[in-house]
Order: sequence, then C-alpha cells, then structure tokens
Amino acid sequence: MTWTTERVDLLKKLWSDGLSASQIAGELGGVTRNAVIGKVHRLGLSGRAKAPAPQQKPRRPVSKPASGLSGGSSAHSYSRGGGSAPQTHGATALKMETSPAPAPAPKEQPVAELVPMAKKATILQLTERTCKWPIGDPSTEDFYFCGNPSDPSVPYCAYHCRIAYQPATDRKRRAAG
DNA sequence: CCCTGATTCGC
DNA sequence: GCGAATCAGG
Repeated sequence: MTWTTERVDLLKKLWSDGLSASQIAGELGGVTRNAVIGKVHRLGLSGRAKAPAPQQKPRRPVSKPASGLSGGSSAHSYSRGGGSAPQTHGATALKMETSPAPAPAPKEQPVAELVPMAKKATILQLTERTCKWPIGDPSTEDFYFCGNPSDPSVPYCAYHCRIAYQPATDRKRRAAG
C-alpha cells in the first residue's frame, strides 16, 4: 500500500478527529497501526494531547531473550447452538438516517435493564473483542454498546451471546414419550 | 490481559 | 520514506 495524497489526507482527518491509530489503520485498510503512527510522526502530526517527553531512554538495540516460550491458555467458550442465525435480535437496527417521525417507541428495552454492567462503549470503541450488543434507542443519548470483553470469534460477550444465539424459545424437546 | 502512542532501525 | 519490532504507559 502506498500513501497516496488521498490516504494521507484521510489519515490527517481521522487523526485530528481523535481516532486511534488502530482505528485509522482499520479504516484505511492495508496498513497496520504501526504504519499509521509512523506516518503520523513523519508528517509531524504527532503530539496529540500528549505531555511533552523530551527525556528519552536509550533502548537496547540488540537484546533478544532466546527463551520466550510461554504458553497462553485462555479458552472462552460460548454455548453456540449451531444452526441459529444471530439475526434473532433485531431490537435496535442502526439507522443512520434521522427519522423525523415522532418515534414513540413505547417498547421497553428489558435488555438494557438486565445489563447494567455494560461498559457503555461508543461505536468507535468497539473492537474485535468487545461486545457489540446495542443497548437503548439509537435516536437518543442513551444509546450505547455493551462493550464488555468478548472473544474475537464472536460479536458479543458471553451474556449477550446467550441472548443472540438463543433459538427463540429454546426449542423444547417434544415430550414424545 | 488488553489497549494506546513513541521510538528505533533495517529495508 | 516505509513499517515491523520494540518500548513505555494506561
């Protein structure tokens, strides 16, 4: 990927807009957050809400510990019944268009009440490993995302996975004898 | 642990 | 100039 003027321009915009390097990298595509940061520095755009740090420690140029094997074991498992689509929850579809309609929406959001521990993440804070379950009404200020930790393989935290992937009424086995 | 930006250095 | 590797902080 080359830094075309358009890409650089977008980079500047997003950077000044407050997006993180990884967010910008994801937006641009084809680059890592390191590339973004490197480019930002080369452009002299750095120094965004960052205290001056003239002092700099001499880093070690050559020092690679041969021993570095450390097994990481963290296996989260979500009960995903194979076969049910996650579209089960159509509660709050993102509507980018502002609807002039009164939108009474008397419907309650029981989910929001059941999940008071949500981190209230904004859409910009969502990553591969944060729960993307929408909570509240998108047309109000009370709208946010769960934001709780989740596996990269699933869009929701363990709690919301259970809701999203729950096969409606839990398919009761017919008591056929 | 995950994330963030900062810096270095081989290419 | 570019960006991975690395460092350092939250």
